[in-house]
Amino acid sequence: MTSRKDIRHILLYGVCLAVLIFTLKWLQWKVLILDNAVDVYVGLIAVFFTVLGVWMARQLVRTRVKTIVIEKEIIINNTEQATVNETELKKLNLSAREYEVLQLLTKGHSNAEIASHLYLSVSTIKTHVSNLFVKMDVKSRTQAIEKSKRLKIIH
Amino acid sequence: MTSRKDIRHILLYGVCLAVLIFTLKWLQWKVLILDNAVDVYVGLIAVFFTVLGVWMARQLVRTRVKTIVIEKEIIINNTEQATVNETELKKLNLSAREYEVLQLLTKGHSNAEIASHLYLSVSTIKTHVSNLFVKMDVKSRTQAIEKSKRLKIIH
DNA sequence: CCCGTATTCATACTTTAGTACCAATCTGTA
DNA sequence: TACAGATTGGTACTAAAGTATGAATACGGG
Repeated sequence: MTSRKDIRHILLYGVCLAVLIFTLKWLQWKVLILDNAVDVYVGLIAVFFTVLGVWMARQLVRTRVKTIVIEKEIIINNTEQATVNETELKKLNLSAREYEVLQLLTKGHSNAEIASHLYLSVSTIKTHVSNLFVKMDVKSRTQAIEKSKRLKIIH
Repeated sequence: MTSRKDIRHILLYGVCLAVLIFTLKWLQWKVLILDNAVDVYVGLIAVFFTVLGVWMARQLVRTRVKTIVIEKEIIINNTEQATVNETELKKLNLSAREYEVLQLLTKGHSNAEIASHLYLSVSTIKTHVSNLFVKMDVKSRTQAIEKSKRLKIIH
């Protein structure tokens, strides 16, 4: 990938090179290059171009940052049952009162407690509970609780 | 941070430089450097040291590794109770048999069913259940089920 | 207005759950 | 070995749950 920045750097390098060449030419005519000064001359050029190369490379490399993305999985345990399984609930075809009774039943309340909570007689609760058992296809309140939790039809 | 690798590179660079200097010296004495050949000579040195500098820089700097950790939230709807709340369970101080009975009780089984399942008499189950109620501070099996589910001490 | 369903309540009964008290056996620990 | 706790089982009793049946009332749709 040759970005606009790279091209700019290459152009800059070209300009620097040109300037140096002209400087050398000028030095060649103006100052006499002595025979024993060639070493120093060559050394200066070597150092200069080495530094230039290093600087160039650093500039170019700076844009080449290797980014490693590590996806850290955070497991969120959604334990609480927020939603009621409406589908299963409708299948049972429970009446409003029966569902009310079921909700209190699953909370561990006795028939007497449910009766006083709903301002009804124990007889009425027993009737509702019996009808519940038939509709839910269970034989005891404990089974009703187990099935309710399993089908997720209560909170 | 100057690693052993960096030192090796610097030494290599020194050696290259020394070799080049000697080569130049050799050329200086062996082949006559013509006046108009100085440009070519300087150019070669410039190119060589630029490449050397780039190479050096690349070796020293290498690629910068930027590590970005992205936390990805994964919601796992863990409906089923995978782990038992051991802390709450130990608080209740239930015996092994009592816990066995509790597990079957919460599944909606009757005393008779639990008895036949564990090859025990109904009397024994009644005793265990009564002791369970005292330890769990409840008054009925439905309350025991509710509390067990709430404290997450059963599967 | 009639019909089906929901809701309420009652009585009588059976079954199950739960309590109280006792006792034998087993088991790990001081 | 003695002892506390666990496990098993029994009897007798009370309380609650569950079944069966009947009946009155309310309420919405055809």
